[in-house]
Amino acid sequence: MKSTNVADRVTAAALDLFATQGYATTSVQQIVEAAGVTKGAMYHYFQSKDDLLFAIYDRMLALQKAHLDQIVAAGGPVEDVVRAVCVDVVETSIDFLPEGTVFFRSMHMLTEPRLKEVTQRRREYHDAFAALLRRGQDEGVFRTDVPRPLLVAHFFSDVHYLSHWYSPEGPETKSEVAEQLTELFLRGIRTAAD
Amino acid sequence: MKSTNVADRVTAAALDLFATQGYATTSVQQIVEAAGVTKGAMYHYFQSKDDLLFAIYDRMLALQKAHLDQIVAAGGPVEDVVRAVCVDVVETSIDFLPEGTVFFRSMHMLTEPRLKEVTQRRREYHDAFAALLRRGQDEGVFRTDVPRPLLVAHFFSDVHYLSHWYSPEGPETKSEVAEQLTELFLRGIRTAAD
DNA sequence: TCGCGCAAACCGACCGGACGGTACGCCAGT
DNA sequence: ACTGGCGTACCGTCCGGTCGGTTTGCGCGA
Repeated sequence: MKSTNVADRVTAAALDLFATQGYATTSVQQIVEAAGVTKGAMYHYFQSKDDLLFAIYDRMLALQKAHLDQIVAAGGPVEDVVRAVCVDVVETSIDFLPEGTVFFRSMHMLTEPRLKEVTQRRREYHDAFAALLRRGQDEGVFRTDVPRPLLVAHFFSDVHYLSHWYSPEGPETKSEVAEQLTELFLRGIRTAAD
Repeated sequence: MKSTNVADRVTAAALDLFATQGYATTSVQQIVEAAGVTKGAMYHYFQSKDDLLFAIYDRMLALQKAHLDQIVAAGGPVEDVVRAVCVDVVETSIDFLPEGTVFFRSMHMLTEPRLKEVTQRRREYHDAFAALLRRGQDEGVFRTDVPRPLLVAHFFSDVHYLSHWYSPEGPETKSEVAEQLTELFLRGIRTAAD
């Protein structure tokens, strides 16, 4: 499939440039040059520059949501499920580190309808996570003296922040970081009696 | 002092617009109109658009560093000092929520020399925090089985993330959030024997 | 097998306009 | 008379997006 290749190369080039230079400071001309295609070709596959940004988010959100659904469907003791979810989201966020950088920096640049969709899909993920915590609280495994939204924010903050400090060349491997962050989080939210 | 007033109004307008629209999508024209001054007046006090961004960062970084130094100088048991630092940085970050939004979104838009300075000053803060954790580890209060940089990142991630979810109109007050986040963090990093 | 026709893929010169920044001059205060 | 504070008009540049046209690939009738 050669035709799809063009769209893929454009997406890859856009991701790379957005991550290193920022969305607003990257011109469409730069993107198409980096991808080795012409502007006409690009505008044949994408509606706008904004569309490129959305394509990046779409891919990442779809993947993470699929993982989440799968893990939750597998079932098991709450804490094990939460642990698996945490480890997974940290690991995939590391796999998609450039996407994460672009995401948090440039999400606000999306035009209204697309911003709405991205926001809603993130919310779904957060809500699913909150529901897990709720289950854990009902079962007495997780503490209830801290508002649940704060617990959710406390976890996602780590995921969010990864693109600001983690480097694959650094001393820690992906799974080490995933397990250590998960452990710190779980230790914080478990009920005192342990 | 009327002359300073112009610079202040420009800074305030810039902060507001950068926080709601983003740095790149805000034009100098918009800023001066919102501030009720002209471009000539603005360029009399600031060297460039980039300079406005830096002024915002400068103010926040200076304030937080001053707080940190004061708290550390006051001394006391390690855990109390760390707790005080955590609570303070969360609280001041809430006080400076728009600044935080702009900071993390648009830091990469700064031109080279200024980016360097901002980065270095943030590093100083992180290093001072890491030194505190080190002291706690030496005294056996904090766990040593997780790399210290990860502990530091784990904490600053919460601070970072505040601008993404916290709202003064929300159910939690500033100091509640500060104490709860601090508590979650401390619980995670203390040595198991408690 | 060949060529015809046609749609999809692709090209790249071009457009309108907005943007950051500057040149230059006025004017109030000293 | 001279300086700092400020207003205004304008400049060069670059950007996202378009559009008329060309090429490519392919189903299909003879």
